[in-house]
Amino acid sequence: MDKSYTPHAIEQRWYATWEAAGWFAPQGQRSAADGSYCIMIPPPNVTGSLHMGHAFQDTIMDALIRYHRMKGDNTLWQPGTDHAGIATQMVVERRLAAEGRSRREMGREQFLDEVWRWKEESGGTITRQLRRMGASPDWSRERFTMDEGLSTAVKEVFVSLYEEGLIYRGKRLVNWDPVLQTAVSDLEVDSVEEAGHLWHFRYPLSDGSGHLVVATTRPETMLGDTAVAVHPEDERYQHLVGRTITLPLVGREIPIIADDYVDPTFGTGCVKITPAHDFNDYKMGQRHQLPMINLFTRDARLNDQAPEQYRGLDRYEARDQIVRDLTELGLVEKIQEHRLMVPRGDRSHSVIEPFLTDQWYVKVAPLAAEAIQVVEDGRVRFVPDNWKNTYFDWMRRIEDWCISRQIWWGHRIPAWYDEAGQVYVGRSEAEVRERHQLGFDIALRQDDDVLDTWFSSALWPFSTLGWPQRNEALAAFYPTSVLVTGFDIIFFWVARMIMMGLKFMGDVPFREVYIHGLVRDAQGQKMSKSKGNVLDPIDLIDGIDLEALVRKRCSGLMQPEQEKKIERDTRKEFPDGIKAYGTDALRFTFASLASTGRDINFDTGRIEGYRNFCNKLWNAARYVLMNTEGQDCGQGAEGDDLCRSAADRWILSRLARTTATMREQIEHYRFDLAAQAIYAFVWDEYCDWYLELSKPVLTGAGSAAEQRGTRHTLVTVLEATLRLAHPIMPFITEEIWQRVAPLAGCTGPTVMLRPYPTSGDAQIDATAESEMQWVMEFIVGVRKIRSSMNIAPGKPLPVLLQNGSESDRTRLADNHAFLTSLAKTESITWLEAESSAPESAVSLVGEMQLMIPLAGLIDKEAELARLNKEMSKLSGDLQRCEAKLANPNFAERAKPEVVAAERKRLEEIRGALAQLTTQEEKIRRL
RNA sequence: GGGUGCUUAGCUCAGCUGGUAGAGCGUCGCCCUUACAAGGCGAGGGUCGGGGGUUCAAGUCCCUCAGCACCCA
Repeated sequence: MDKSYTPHAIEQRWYATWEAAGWFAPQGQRSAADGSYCIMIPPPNVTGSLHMGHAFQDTIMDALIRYHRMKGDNTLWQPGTDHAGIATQMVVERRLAAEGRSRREMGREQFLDEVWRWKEESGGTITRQLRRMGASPDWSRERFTMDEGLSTAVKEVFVSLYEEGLIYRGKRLVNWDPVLQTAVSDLEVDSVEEAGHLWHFRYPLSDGSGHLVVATTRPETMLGDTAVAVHPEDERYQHLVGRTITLPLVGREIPIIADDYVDPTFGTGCVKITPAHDFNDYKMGQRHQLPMINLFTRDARLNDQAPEQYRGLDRYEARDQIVRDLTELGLVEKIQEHRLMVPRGDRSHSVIEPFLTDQWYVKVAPLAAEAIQVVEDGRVRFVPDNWKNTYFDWMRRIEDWCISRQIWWGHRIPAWYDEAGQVYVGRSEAEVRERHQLGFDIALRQDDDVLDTWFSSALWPFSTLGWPQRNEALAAFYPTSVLVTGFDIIFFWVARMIMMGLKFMGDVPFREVYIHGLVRDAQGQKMSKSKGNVLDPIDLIDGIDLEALVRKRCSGLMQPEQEKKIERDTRKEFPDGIKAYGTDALRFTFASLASTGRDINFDTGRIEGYRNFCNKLWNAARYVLMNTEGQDCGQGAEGDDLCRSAADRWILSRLARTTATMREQIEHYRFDLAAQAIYAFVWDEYCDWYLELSKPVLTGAGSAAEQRGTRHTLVTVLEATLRLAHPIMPFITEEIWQRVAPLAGCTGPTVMLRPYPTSGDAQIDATAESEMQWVMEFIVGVRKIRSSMNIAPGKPLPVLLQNGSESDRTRLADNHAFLTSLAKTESITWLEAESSAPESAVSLVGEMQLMIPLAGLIDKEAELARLNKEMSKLSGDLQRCEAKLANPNFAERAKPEVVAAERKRLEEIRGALAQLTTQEEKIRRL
């Protein structure tokens, strides 16, 4: 093995091997009933690329999948991508625009050909990147939401919901994106506070007796006003209710109505009502049967409903013009600066207009009821549990789902119209004609709209498995085990999958929903292109030099003026670019950050630390191999031929505990705790202690049987550790495992199909653990003296012992070689209880005194300082301990074992303090 | 306005059913000891946001206030 860990050399090679061998496919060792495990990947945009959120999420899913696969479950990770209707269409349109072409002039079919071409061209990017992450989904089952099979499922669901009356067509107010010229859902609209104005207009009463003043943030909508509303109890206006005003510029006579929706304290307390252009006004319009006048065209220009002089103007031109005209008429009372929430499309960033159009809807209430219930009764469990409240909150207020989009890329709505506008829904035109006995003399035109991408995503858990066909995969893997996703799409996706799964499969789509946090930068800022703080997971794996990183972050910005700042920040944060950390380090970092919080701050300091951890593991393996390859590792040896030291038994015991912890933490989705456990075991226990303890045994002092025992333990523990760590760090563990497994007597072509370790209680050895604790205290005691006295690490020291028990003597005898080697002692000698010791630095191992004679080379003050520090810590403990025991309530009410432990502790502190005090006096007298 | 979460070492965060405050990174010493300087050994660093309560005992449970974040209206 190379001296240094180089991830490049191993990762892609192993991935290719695994994939070619077909090891990602379900192995089918168990029947579906008791042991299948399935995760559906949240399908990323087919033409997108991998961002930190994906990388994090995929790490978690892959860790779960690898863990369950090793446990022997029949494990499927279902991969695939979605067609991301609006996003993909925008990208392709932009590309066409660069060539001076447009979708409208090329026509629907040709445009769709372009999109498919773009999909073929860029569609492999994200799946290639997933492979770089070490992800192990069953690629042979890869699906795309626009595949034939999934499209069949979409049609089937649409038709069946329509036939049940759960899909209907209606004219409603929707969020309209005038740039994309499509409806978008509430969830795709971000409201941001922006500076604007509040215009106060005078509306004259029709009878000429005066006017009232209305306030609005959108003057252009006044042309569509069909009422003015006041609060029914607002004394200022009560006398006006029932009368009318004459709408300026338009001349329409409209009523003054009373409605308690009006906030009498906002503006003037009079509100103009424009039912066709405002969601609240729309509802009020319905309550009062007001006419709805739509003023806009699809691109938010004024239409023929507006007075002639405004027709064809853009909404903001019209706004200016209307304000000018009203000013001229003397009808503008005042204009105030005003901050308001402006709705913007999350894709186009254009201001969204409430717009009256014909759309298709899913009637959600009947589906929501059971979807709420399955979470209430635990058939679907959120982890962490609190997220169910977010889910309930939304589900209980849910409104009908607008599923049509006025774009071309997506599943075209399976509805046809005859010339009279009569609608027929069916799986195909042929089916429609047959069902409704429509001859070919009757022209049918298919609906132009496509379905919301989330409509097909909602079917993902069963459409990918073959539904509407009933097949083995569906039987084996539905319901899936867990959905791993971010909280930002609980509404978009999680809820809708639950509803559709229940409706069409008669069962929940997944038993658990693990909600993870969102990856942010080191300062907790959301990563975004416009902030220029995006990290590319692949750059963390392969590394990137500063200039390339700056170029990447500064290219394609929406607001080029930010370039300077982004460049400055990037050069400051990454003066040397980003080093190549490798996939395993990246994965380990993600695992260690996966705690229960909702924000995950990604700090490159962390990944560096975990790359070092990989290196540590690598070098530990080198050491083990150097000492075991070609040597007798005790495979098959029994009885007296294989002798295990306390250290051997100790590390096996620690391994057993670590195994239990890993299993428990992974089962509970606490990857941070699992990562911490394996890190601490490998570094603090296996490397820092056990490998060091193996040295004296292997380099001379040990008998053949002892060496065999140690070699056996070295390879056994390492081999099991590799399996423990494999779900989190697949590559390095595989690479090392291939060399180590034969030495440990393990067979098989890959670690990824070996069983996940189990923690048999037999391995836990409390005796060995306490013995080793004694050994460690001894060694640390010597080291502390050495360090505080400034004695060179390599200088062998004589150690004197006093006040030891029988057990101390046995332990010393049994572990002499360990102590000599790790504490670098020259000699270890017992002093009789009565004999006076020479002036020494002292450390305590339980009751036993460990002394290192000063013999002139020692700094009296330093030793006094060290002792005083120790003593003051102990006396603090003593005080607290005494106070606790002196409290009669404590003795009476605390659990007996707590009281007993406290008493014991008091004794120990007193004993130690007494010894140190004597020692301190002795030194002082020098 | 409603809801959720957060506030613990310089930084990023653990701390399960209440019982002696932890990790990583960073900092400070000493050391190139043949697995590893991407390292070893040792050290320093916190009145757990403020206040109140329950309890023998509170970082942990309850109330309250403050600050921050996000979601919904």
